[in-house]
Order: sequence, then structure tokens, then C-alpha cells
Amino acid sequence: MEAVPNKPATIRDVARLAEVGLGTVSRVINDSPQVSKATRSRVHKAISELNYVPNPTARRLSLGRTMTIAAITPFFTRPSITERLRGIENSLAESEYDLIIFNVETVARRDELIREVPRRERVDGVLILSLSPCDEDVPILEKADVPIVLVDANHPSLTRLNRVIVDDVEGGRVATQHLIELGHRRIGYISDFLDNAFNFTSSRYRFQGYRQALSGAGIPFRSEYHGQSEHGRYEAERLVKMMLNNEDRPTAIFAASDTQAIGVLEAARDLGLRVPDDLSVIGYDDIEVAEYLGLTTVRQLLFESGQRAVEILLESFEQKLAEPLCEVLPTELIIRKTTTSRSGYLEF
Amino acid sequence: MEAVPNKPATIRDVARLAEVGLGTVSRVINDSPQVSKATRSRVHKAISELNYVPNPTARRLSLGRTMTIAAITPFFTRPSITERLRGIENSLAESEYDLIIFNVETVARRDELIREVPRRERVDGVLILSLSPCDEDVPILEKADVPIVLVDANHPSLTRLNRVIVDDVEGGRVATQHLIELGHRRIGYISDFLDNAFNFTSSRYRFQGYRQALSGAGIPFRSEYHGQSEHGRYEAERLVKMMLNNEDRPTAIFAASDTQAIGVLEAARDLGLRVPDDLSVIGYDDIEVAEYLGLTTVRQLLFESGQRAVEILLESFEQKLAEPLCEVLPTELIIRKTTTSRSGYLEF
DNA sequence: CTGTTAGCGCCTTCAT
DNA sequence: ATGAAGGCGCTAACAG
Repeated sequence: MEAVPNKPATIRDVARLAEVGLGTVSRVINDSPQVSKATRSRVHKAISELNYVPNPTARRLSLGRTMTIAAITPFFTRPSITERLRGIENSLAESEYDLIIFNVETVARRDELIREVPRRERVDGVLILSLSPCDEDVPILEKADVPIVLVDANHPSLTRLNRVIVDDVEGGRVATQHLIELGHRRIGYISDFLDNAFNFTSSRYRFQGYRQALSGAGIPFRSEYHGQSEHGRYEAERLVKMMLNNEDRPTAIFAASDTQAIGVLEAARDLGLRVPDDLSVIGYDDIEVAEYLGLTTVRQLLFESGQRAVEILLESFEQKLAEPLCEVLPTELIIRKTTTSRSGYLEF
Repeated sequence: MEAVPNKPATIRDVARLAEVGLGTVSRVINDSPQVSKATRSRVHKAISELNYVPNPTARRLSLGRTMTIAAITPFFTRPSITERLRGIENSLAESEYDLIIFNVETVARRDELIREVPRRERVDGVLILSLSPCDEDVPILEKADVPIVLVDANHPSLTRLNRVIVDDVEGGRVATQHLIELGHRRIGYISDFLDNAFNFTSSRYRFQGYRQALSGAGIPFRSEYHGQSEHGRYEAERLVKMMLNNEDRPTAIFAASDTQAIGVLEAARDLGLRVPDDLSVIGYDDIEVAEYLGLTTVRQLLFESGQRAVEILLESFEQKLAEPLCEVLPTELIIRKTTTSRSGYLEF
């Protein structure tokens, strides 16, 4: 074995060493069937002798494909997001595609990425997580020349884009219904801003479900029972403390995410309210810590949503999709200790 | 505006429209100073008219650089990892480099990635997170023809690789010392397997610190006070329950991560032990939920470690580094309610 | 079956 | 200051 050569070997070096033409080497690499066994093994020998690895960039240029998939995602430290990303990575690991992650932390970057990433020259496909298109984004995305799959994101006027979503209206309804069935009539809802610059829509849809459940039970909606602010545990805590300060305070809180539900639990603790006896709490997502806290919540298939999105993307590369898919993943109500009292939350 | 052309515009189209040569357009794109103001604006006009964007793949092939950085990381759902990744993404967002994330979930993949990713043809630089090289990996990595920065990873015989690490021995020592100063003599240590196929080393080093602190205080090490298993909350819970079953049970536990510390808290709850009165608990990392739980812990600069690693990598592209850096980030003891009793943990 | 050739789109000399 | 030409490494179409 000689010293490592300065330049990596190219297909030409292999051809020379194996005494064949460039084309043959290329065929071997892409295991085309039309190569004799003899030459094939000669080529393989040369390849391993030279420690040859095809240059992906050159390959991409020639193929006209980037062999790359982009994921555009907000705040990838949020548990619900990383779980989705894990599903994506998992499905992609076995493919020959690279995954590029674009993390959105400002609105400006959101817009920039939505405009500039979905281009044929950049990537072969795009996954957009939890960022619903605004009205202006819709035509841009629908005109994009690469396949796109929205995950946990939607827009009513979309017709040409694949989506993997969860029925947040239904999830919100189920959560609220659960509280109603436990006998609650004064039910608060804590969420992010329903209207926000990123256009996160899940809180909005869950709110709809919340109201549907209320009205289905003949309970009038009271705006003072809805608190909205930035996402986060502390923000939720602040909101709910204000809400619980009223005479006619809610006896149950539905939080739009588990993270916010934790804030609610914290508020309850500070105010000396027992959970669930004095206050029932339900979250959304079923992130890992929810189980530990005994938090009742609405589980969504986060990991699976990522996997499914990749599958759809790969299928769309092969034109297998007659028309855009809109797949709705199920939710599941997970009842734990913050809404029912046996071995109550407070023992902790 | 015409219909979107089937093929994106190329540099040639721009040249034709602007009535200049290819080279000139290229110069404008890369804003070379040697282009007259007049032609430059003509070219810019053509560019925006054609909606031209340079093809990155072609650019890369021509430049001989991939404009891509790889991050190889285990389990990117662990909070400590995502926080590091956020730092990486943050520093890279403003650069012209793309970030490819390789998530390691099996040992086989770990080895595969360490061998195949750090190649000039694939990426311009590599960040390896929390995966310390094994003896066999060292020569491979040191011979790699691209710059590499290890984050939270190390190996005694490394000399040519940049590293951003935390002094885990010291962190373990400080944590244990804190418990000793509170009067504890029977101190348990709960960790991942000190020897594991992934070669995670942090638990090992923290263990060293733990033992240093013990011996510094004249406390003999007792092997029954060390529990190791897979990483995870439940595993930790199981371990500590066994440990606490003894007559001579520990009065304090140092857990190698906050996640494991949570398992310890859970065990304490199940066993009816009050924290910190009956059992003090300290974790490591200061992940987000630690504050909520009032968990005493050792904070490390996770986000910053990612940022710093990128800075080092970018500097090494420009040959600015005389010799490999090994940067040690500080840790900080965060004292909360699981080791001191005012407004004890149990009120929760 | 296999060798040869013409691009893929861009950057970079080298002349002018 | 600018145009022309060669080359980055590979794939694919075309001859044989």
C-alpha cells in the first residue's frame, strides 16, 4: 500500500488500471447487467486497489439530480419535531439520499427557505414540517419544480401538494370531550397565538375542536377561558395563573401541547391546586416526559409521520402517485393521572 | 412573464441575453471586482429577468468543494444532542455551507459513517458528536482528507484532530463534591455502561471524577454503589431501586445525565423516599426539564459547543489553525431543590 | 458486451 | 475589462 495519493482516484484511473473504457467502469458502478463477469471482476479489483469511490458531485451533475432531500423545520429542539425528524432520518438512511436540515428560527428565514430551497438545482424533494403555507406561499409551493410533502402543515386551498397531517380539530375535540365526560363545564384552553407570523396552525385547529366539543355539550364558549401567548412552559404558566385567579375559574385545562401542559401543572402547584382534584389537565403530543409526569394527553404518531412523508416523497420521484396524497394520521387519547384521580398526580 | 420554462436558466442563457461571455457572468456571480459597472448591471438585469440561480452542483464540481458539512451524531432526539445541533445549525445558517445530519442508531452504522463520510468528495468538513473514536478509528480519522471536529468526544492518542470537549472528569468531581459537602458519605452513581459499543465516554469520565471526589474525602469506593445499564429513564429507575433496596443504601445519587436523574426521582417517589430529605439527587447536562423539576445538575454549554465546533471547522478551511485545537468548555454546578431542602422537591 | 464521445453547468486560466 | 476554451468526474447514447 502506497502513501495516500493527494487526489482521490477517478473513474479514469480505474479504467486505465483495469484496461477497460470509462463506460464499462461506469456500468460496473451502477451495476448494469450488461457487463461480462470477467471484466466486471477486473474492474472491481481495480476499484478496490485504488480505493476508488465515485465522486457524488460529478454523479449528480451528470444525472441532473441532487440525491438530496431537504427538511425545513422550525425549532428542531422541540420534542415533537425531533421525533418527526427521527422518522425522516430513519426512512432515508437506507436510501441513497442525503438529508439536509434547515432550521427555522425567524420568520424571515422561513420565507427565505420556502422560496429558495424547493428548486430542482438544489434538492430532489422537500419536506416541510409544521410550517403551514400562507396564502402567498401556496402558489410558490404549488409551482415548485420538485416534489414537496407537508408534514403537520396544511392550507385549505392546496390541491397539488402531498400532505401528512393529523386531524387537529378532531384531536382538540376528543381532548375536550374527555374533560366534559369527567363532568367539567368550565374548561380552559391554553395555546400559542392562534395567529402568528410562522403560521403554525395546530393550535388553531385544536381550538376549533375545543369549541365543537363545547357546543356539542351545550356549553357556551367563554373567551376569558382561552389564553394565548408565545409557545413555552413559562408562558403557559403565566396565562393559566391569570385564568385561575378568577372567581369562576376553570376546573379543567386543555393545553395545546404537552410542553404547555407542564406549565399548567407548574401553575397549579404554585397556586396550591391539587391535580386532578382541583384542576384537571390534558396536553397534546405525548412527548416522552408526558408519561413520567402522568400527563393525560392526545398522542400523535410523530415518528411515523416522518417515515410516511419520506415514503410519499420517494414514491413521487417515481411518478407513482396518480394525484397528490393527503394522509391523515390518527390520534389517540392517552388517559393518565392528570385527569382521573386514582393515585393522583399530587402523590408525586 | 412567460410560463415557467421546463429547464432552469443556465449561465449560458444569461450570457446570451446580456450579450456577454460566460466568463463575465461567472465573474458577476462571484462578484469579482474586475467587471465594469455597466456590464455588471446588464448581467444582473438578465439574471433577474431569467430568474437565474447558479446550479450548486455544477459549482461544486468545478470548485472541487462540496460546500457541505456533515454532522455525525447518535440519537438526535436526546436533548443534549439537539441542543448541540442547534448551535451547529445556528452558526452554519449564515455561511454558504449546507449541513447534512447523519443519525447513528446502530453500531454498524456508526462504523460505516465514520469510515465513509469523511472524504473530500463527499463533504468539506465533518463534525462528530458524542461519539469518541475507538482505537481503530483513530488512524482512519487522522488520515482523513477533510477537517474534522470532535464535539464531546475524545481519545487519548489523538493529536491531529480538533476537539470541543467538556471536562467530564471535573464535572463528575464537582457533582460528587457537592454531595459530599452536604454531608453525604454513601453516594451512588448511576450511569450508562461505562464500556459500550458506541464508545460513549462521558459516563466513564464522570465516573473518574466521582471516584476522585470520593477518595479526596477519604470515602472508599463501593462497587455496589455504582449501577450501570443502557441509557434511559426507566433503566436508571430500575438500577436505583435495586441499589436502594440494601440496608446500607446510599443517601445521595449522582446520575450521569438528567434523563437518568429523572429515573432516580421516579424511583424515590415509588419507594416513598422524600427528595432531598431521604435521598439527594444530582444530574448532568441541565436540559430544559431540569429546571422545571428543580433538579440540581451540572450544566454544560451545549449550544455553544456546536457553535464553537463550526467556527473551528470554518477556520480550519482557511488554514488559519497552526495546529489542532482542543477546547475545553466549562461546566457549572446548578443547585436546585433535589439536593437542598428549602422548599423541598416533594412539595411538588 | 464494450470503447468512445458528448454533454451536465460552472469556474478559471489564457489571451485579447 | 472581457471572450474563448479547457476541465471538474461522471452518465448515457451511440457505434461497433
